[in-house]
Amino acid sequence: MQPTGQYGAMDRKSRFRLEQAIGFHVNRVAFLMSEEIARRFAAAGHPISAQDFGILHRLRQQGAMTPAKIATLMRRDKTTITRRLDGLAKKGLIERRPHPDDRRCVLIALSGDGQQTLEAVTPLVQAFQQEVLQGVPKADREVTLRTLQHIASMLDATDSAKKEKT
Amino acid sequence: MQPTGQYGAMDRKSRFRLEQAIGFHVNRVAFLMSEEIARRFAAAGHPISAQDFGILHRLRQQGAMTPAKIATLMRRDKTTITRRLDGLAKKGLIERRPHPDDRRCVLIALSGDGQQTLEAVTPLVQAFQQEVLQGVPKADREVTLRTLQHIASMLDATDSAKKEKT
DNA sequence: CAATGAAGTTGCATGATGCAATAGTTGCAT
DNA sequence: ATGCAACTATTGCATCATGCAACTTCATTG
Repeated sequence: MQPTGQYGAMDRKSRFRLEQAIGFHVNRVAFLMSEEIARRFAAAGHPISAQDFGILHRLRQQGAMTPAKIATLMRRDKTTITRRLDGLAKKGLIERRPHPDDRRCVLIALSGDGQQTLEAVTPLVQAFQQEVLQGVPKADREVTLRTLQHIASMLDATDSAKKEKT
Repeated sequence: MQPTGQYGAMDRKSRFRLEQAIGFHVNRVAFLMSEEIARRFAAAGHPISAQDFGILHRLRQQGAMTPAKIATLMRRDKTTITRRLDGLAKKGLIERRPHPDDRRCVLIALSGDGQQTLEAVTPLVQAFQQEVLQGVPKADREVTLRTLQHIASMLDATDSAKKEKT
């Protein structure tokens, strides 16, 4: 038995509270964080987005990879990635290299400038993360991280189920 | 003493881990949730975005308000809100009414259709929230919510400080 | 060798976003 | 009362992210 029945007509208006919906806060925080970190990047002379940072970071962490791989990791259409990479290439932060084994593919690699940018910018990200979590106990951070990962995995499952047209 | 010193040159590459950055997960979850809820709205015959739902919900909760108020609540430029409201008005979900006291202002109010849409769509949001949090203990949900609120408040402070040009 | 399919790119359309400028309105100070 | 500053909403304009469809080039399979 769900608790719905115990509410009268007067309560219909207030049953749902946006302020208690996790989706609401996640959205707001994501937007604010993306904007703020982009501002800080720009202020430091590196006008890239949070998403760009994600790409560059992965390239350093995992080495050169194809656009298709990046698209999968970021859950974006490959054309979106193509254009994002265009932007990064225009700024000289990445290079497109021919794939040694498959001439259809392109390997995206960090350029020297890309590496320098990444090294300049990573401390900003670290500082920002610490800043916004100022005063939050370590245990709470871990719970939050775990919860977010849980939600992401639920949604990834939904997402891939949707795209499986076998 | 910060732990930085104990890392050698070999570790420079791996000091920062995206997978442990809360911003990374918040971003992904926000994106996935917005997309999925919009899909569900559309599937139910109500092609509105998560942000649109936010506006409609607030209008019901707090009654009619001006675009400027909405812009403040949603931390968006007023022009962005104007156009969003254009879209909602075109769908017949809201109404623009003259402000009784100030002829400069407009009061945005839910229309009958808007109320019906909201009532049809709110259960979808509730179900979705419960779905993604399936298996997460109540205590963890509360910690997560609190942490997100904390981050938002930190960022709001930063944000308003930035915009104060007194 | 032909067909199928994959990887990347480009064309096109859509939608969100914000700054600058504008028109109308209010309130205040002179 | 008059004029100026501030405020409200809107439109014009430019930018960027996003994805689908179509196309090219290439690999793989039969």
